[in-house]
Amino acid sequence: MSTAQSEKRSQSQRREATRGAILQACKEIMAEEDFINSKTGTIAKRAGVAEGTVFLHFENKQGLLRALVDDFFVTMHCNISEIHQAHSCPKERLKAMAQDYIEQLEAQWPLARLVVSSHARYGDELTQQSLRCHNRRYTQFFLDALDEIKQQEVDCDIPSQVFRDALFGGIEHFAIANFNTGKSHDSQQFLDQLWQLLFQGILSRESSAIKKNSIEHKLDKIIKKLDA
Amino acid sequence: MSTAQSEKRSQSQRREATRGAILQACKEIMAEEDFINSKTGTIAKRAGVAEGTVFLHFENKQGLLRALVDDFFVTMHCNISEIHQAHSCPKERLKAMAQDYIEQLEAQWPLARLVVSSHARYGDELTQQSLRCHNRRYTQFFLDALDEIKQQEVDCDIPSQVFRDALFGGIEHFAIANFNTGKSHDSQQFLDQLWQLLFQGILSRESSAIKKNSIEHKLDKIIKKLDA
Amino acid sequence: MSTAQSEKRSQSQRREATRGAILQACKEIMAEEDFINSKTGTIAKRAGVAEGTVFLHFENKQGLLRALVDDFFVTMHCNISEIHQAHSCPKERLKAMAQDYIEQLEAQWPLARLVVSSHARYGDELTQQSLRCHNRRYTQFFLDALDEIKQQEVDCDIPSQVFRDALFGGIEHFAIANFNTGKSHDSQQFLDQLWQLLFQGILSRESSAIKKNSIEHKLDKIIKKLDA
Amino acid sequence: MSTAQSEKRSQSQRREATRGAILQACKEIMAEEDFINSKTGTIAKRAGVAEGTVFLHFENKQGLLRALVDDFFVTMHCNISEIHQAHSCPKERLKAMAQDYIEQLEAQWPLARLVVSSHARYGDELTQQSLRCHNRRYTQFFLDALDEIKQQEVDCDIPSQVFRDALFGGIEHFAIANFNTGKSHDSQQFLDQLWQLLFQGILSRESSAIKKNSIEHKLDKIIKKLDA
DNA sequence: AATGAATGAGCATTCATTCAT
DNA sequence: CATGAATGAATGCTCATTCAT
Repeated sequence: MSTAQSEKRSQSQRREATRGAILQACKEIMAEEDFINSKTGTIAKRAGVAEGTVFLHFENKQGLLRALVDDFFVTMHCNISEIHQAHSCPKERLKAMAQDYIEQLEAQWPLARLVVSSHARYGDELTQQSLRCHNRRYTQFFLDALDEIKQQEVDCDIPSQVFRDALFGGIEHFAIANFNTGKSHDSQQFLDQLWQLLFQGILSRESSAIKKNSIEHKLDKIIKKLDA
Repeated sequence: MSTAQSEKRSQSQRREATRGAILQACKEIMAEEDFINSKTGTIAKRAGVAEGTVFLHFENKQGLLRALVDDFFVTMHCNISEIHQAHSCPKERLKAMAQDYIEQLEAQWPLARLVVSSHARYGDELTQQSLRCHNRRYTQFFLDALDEIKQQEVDCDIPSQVFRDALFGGIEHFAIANFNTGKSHDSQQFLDQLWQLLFQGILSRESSAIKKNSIEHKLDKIIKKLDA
Repeated sequence: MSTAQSEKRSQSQRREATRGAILQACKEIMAEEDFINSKTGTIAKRAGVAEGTVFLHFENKQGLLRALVDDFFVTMHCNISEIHQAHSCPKERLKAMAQDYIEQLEAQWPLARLVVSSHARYGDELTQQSLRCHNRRYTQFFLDALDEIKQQEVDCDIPSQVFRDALFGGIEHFAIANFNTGKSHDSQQFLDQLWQLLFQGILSRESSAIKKNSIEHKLDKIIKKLDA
Repeated sequence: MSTAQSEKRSQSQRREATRGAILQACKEIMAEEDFINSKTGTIAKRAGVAEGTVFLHFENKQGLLRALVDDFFVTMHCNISEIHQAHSCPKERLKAMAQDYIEQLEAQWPLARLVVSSHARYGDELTQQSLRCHNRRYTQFFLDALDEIKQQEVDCDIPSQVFRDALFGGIEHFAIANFNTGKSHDSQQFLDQLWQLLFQGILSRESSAIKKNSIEHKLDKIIKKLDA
């Protein structure tokens, strides 16, 4: 390998390292302050680079935000694609995707918060658009799974959108209430309970099953008597 | 009425009118820009007053935000109290409260958006605190109704918090997706469907369909036997 | 007395009372904040009048300051005139005037501070001019007394201005160091010591008197011996 | 010298130059207006930099004031330390220090005015504290010299504080009266006269004149007798 | 005469962005 | 590529002053 090439590589590696340091610093700062309240100066200092360097790697502050969001969705899409391929059963797949969603939300909350409150107008039109686009692509995996489920099941007259709102809304409401503060919480348990709620309703299936069983029991009695 | 008194009244009326104009202007501006991106100068201009006047009526920009939030919750609490007294059946009450919530959200969306994204750090500590307090009081009405429902029903093992997250989260997710843009939507229908989802579960149809089939099968049997 | 007249009097009395209340409030506020840092709003509130009323009695904030300074000098001039007439001995008169000066400074310090730091440009040109004029008139009494003293005494080649600087400067330096804070101090004692310093110098007269006496004593001895 | 180093040096040199330009501009502006009445915008314009640059070099307007005061005292302390070491005789030392004080006051009057009117509440608590601290350190040199003098002389019953008040007060009173305006004056002469006043008292001439007369009278007697 | 709501010019300070080195 | 000093438009807020009532 020629020196020129190795230099090039090491230079582009260094460049990438700097870029990464800035992104990382930005995430850290955002865990403490909001994106709007975070200053490019603070981010640069935390990243150990000069203030001007930030603008060498990102067009402007919004570009930094966009890169952050893109990075976030790279992980998200990567995960969800894997899950998509791993599960043929749509119901299991849906659960696994939801599970990954809540886990990623927790793991990257400072950043994820931005995505969750996408309606708050942090970014310029370009950033918002990019965010919406990512969101739609990501959500589509869920809607697809739902449609598959509905095709298998009969008589499900609840639109996928409503389910989606309840699922994502529920998870995000939980996230906001618990991840912001250091409050102790059990995300896994929450998801299981939310699942039960969304799939069986607030009134546990058992009770209506019991009632139905007793009806069947009586019917069986009648049949027997009629047989007799 | 003496002149002094009438003067006092008319002056305080004018004062109140100015205050109202500023609040109204702020709401309008916020429908176009975010709170953070709205400038006191713009608000004043829209309200038709001098910039200094804003600070005559509100301690600072945050105070304006706080007043806006307080105003919002005055309506919300007023409504929910009425509903609370009008419905003895907790299930009906809960539905009515949810209905009012989604209606108010739509009617005052620019302002409501602030409340919904309470986790975004718009405000100073004081504002956030006030918001959290209002939120808790408001949500309590829902949790109370839920608890009453759960006492009446048997075997409900889903915690109220989970239901609350799914209910508020679902509604807010719907609101964010639809109220922000001028997209056409039917909030009433959405709520009915969400209700069905939360109370019966997405798959309720299926399991009861299966059961129905077996019951119908048995009834058919009986009819046949009676025919015989 | 006609009703119209009594009304007029009572009205002008009320007017004067309001004016006085504002001046008094201003003095009080200035004891806490500086003149520049005192706000017309605060002064009005303390005086128990509306903010606009201040400008009914004084052309502007500077006018208020000027009135305050004028009031201060009315007292000062009044006192010094009395003292001037009461003492025919210029030395006693000077001491009495200095005594009154330090007493008034202490009694009205918040206000007097303004006069003392007349070089700080608090006021507009008009106010400064008025202040300088008052100061000159007041100081003149001291210079006159000094000149009288110097005419009586022989061989005093220190200009009155220098004495004036040391006297006023000394007193004011003491005032600044002690009246600003609540530090305990004895103004009377200070003045006596300053007097001694200014009239006899730092090296007490006694000691040089003793030395001179010893010289005279030796001279006397020589005379005796010569006589013998 | 490597390029990096020379760059660093030249950059930090430029930085220092900018800082100096701002300080200089501030001094100049203060010669025309008071500190309070001087605007950061005006200072920046005079310094030939952008307004924001001022805040790059100083925390805020108060910080600029503090830097100015610190700079002033650096010179003052430097001078007084030299003088302290140069004179073993406390009386000569005291005179030299006073001489330097009045010279510096005149040379840097616009700035010195701030220090002299330290009781006027220009600055925030931090600035005032720093000023008081500098003042105390500076004055201590004078008090020390005074104490030495008093140990050498007998019967000096005037407290050092009183002398200090008269000395500094006198000088400052003179400065205020003469340096503010372009009035012609002779600081050296003033100081000599003040010295005479403080060390011998205004009436020294008189009492010693009387004594001198009696001594002369006696000497005349002796001469006559010797003649006889 | 008194009120107090309204004014608006003015100010210190911030911070994303640029550019000479 | 990287630096960091410099920029300057933009903003929230102040407060002496005015004026309709």
